[in-house]
Amino acid sequence: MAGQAGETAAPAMHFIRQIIADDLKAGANGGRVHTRFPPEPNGYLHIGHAKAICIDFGMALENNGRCNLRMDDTNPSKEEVEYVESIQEDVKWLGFNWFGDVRYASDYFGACYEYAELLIQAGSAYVCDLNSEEMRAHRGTLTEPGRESPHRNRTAEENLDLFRRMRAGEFPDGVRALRAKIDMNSPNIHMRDPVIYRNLRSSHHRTGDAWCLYPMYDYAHPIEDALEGITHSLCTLEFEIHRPLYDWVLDQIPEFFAAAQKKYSGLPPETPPARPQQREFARLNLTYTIMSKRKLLELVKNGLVNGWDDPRMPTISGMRRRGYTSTAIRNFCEKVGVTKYNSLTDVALLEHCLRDDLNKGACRRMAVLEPLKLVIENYPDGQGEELDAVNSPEDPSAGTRKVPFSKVLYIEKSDFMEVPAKKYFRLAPGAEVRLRYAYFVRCTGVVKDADGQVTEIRCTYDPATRGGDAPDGRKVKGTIHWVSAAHAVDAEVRLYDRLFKVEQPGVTEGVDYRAEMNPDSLKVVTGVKAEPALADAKPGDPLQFERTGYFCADKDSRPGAPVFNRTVTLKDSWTKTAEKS
RNA sequence: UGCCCGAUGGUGUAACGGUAGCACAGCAGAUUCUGAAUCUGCUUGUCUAGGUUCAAAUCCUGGUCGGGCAGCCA
Repeated sequence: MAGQAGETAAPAMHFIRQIIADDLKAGANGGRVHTRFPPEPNGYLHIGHAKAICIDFGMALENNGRCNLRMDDTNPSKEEVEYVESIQEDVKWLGFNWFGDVRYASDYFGACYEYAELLIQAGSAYVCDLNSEEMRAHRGTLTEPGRESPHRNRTAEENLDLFRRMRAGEFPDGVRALRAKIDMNSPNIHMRDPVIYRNLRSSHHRTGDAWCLYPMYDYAHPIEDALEGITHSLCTLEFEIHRPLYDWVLDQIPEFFAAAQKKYSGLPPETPPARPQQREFARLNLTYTIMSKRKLLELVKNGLVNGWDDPRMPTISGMRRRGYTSTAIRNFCEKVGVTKYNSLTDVALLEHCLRDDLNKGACRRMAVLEPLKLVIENYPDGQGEELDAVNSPEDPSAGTRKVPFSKVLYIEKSDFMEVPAKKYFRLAPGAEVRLRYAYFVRCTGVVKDADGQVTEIRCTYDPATRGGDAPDGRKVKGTIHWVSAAHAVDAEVRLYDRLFKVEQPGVTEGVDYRAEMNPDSLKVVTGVKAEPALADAKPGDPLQFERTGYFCADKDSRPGAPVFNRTVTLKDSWTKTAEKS
């Protein structure tokens, strides 16, 4: 079954759901819903794939159906095992389970070949000796029809002989190809006798050197779907124009597939043969994000980011390392919807889904990113105490923890202003604030260095306000976070911002997308003072540093030297009001 | 210049011939031991011209605009 974990947003009706509902109602495919997610293992999965995964697996799950995970590995020159492994990990992490074993297009090379011979025998395919340049010349243009190949009318015997010799490796790459015999006058260029097999000397990650010819996507994909008993073959819009070819392949010798499905699908033998239908939806586009696998690969290869799982990357692995939850991603995918409209989704929606989930699940902690010393003059020297702090106001079951408190603390530099701005609620000379979970303190003065920079804040505390409430009912406007200097853990924090500084990187003509990268997408902050509970944070566990943002420990953490990634900031209305006045 | 697909607030979507709704973003306020969260209110929309109909975002026709298609890539 196409299982998943966690709770996702309430589903809305969309055209794919509608099509499936209609098919079910009409009793198509014996009431089965069987989808597939067919990535080419030539790169890491990204957030755009997450949308496709949620649709493919989601439709199966909702309809008590199945979804296969299939590596579409028909071009050995681009594909690698590293990618097939990461793909599986990412799909699992997103919370989905595929039906049976992972499938590979390469599992069906034999069947594809067999079908090709049948096509040849039926007079529906022929070996063409035109090279790619000549073939392009014969193809015509968008407005002019193509011309038939001089080899189009070879006999079935001659074609079969040539095709078998192609398989045997008698011809170099590029000199002959197997073509579907369709219609050179078709207004749809994909129907002008498309190449369906080509010689390709490249060692395949699974079949090694067993083959020197490989099927083309347009030919192999419908066969793969049919062999697996797929009922709904969902893909992105750019394949819409390929649909007639998809159908053509399946409709040539339908009998072939009835038997083949039994052999390859892993479904009960009594399962009636499916006739897969391709349906297309719009791919995901996100502001400030690049979704091209090719460009993502370039960023990695050129060292513009630190690998596929760099937390700034829109890859599933990068987002996971950054601290995204799979629930947030799934909710986002549900919220963007499924249509045929070529849209550009505001990355703010993704961040909203992220914050929404993190708010519920993240443990609150205190960490001071830019420490400023705060000395409580009337607090006894060398003494300390432990105060109770709740782990999550959104989830009482998360319990509480003890936070050590003492005379010398660190607070955030930005939480003190010697000359406070309008509506500034934090610390300033003479002002009183609450130290979260601790006491009210009132600023009595500052210590400055030779340059006039404030190096230390002096204050007094009110012992009666222990725990954060004043028995006399007096209120403070501001509550700030803090860490006890003597107990603080030194940490490194990596502040991430969007990788690109323009809304649509890579679309402005004449501008290289690399020139549109945000030079401040990563800021490393060292000397961060963290509360002791943060010393042994597990990589990936969602945290909120109160008033600062959501974070998670990075895999680069070492004992006693944690490293935190900022997943996303908290929403910040103060900066706006500060900028206004 | 051919074919295919699409068009609803700033963004993403819903409305299946019958009151244009939701979410994000934005703005204003309430509340708050996180300037977070939460709550309330507000601004903003059916590409266009015809037609069918008692009634059109929805059906039809023309136009406009946007996307896709000429790899032996997927």
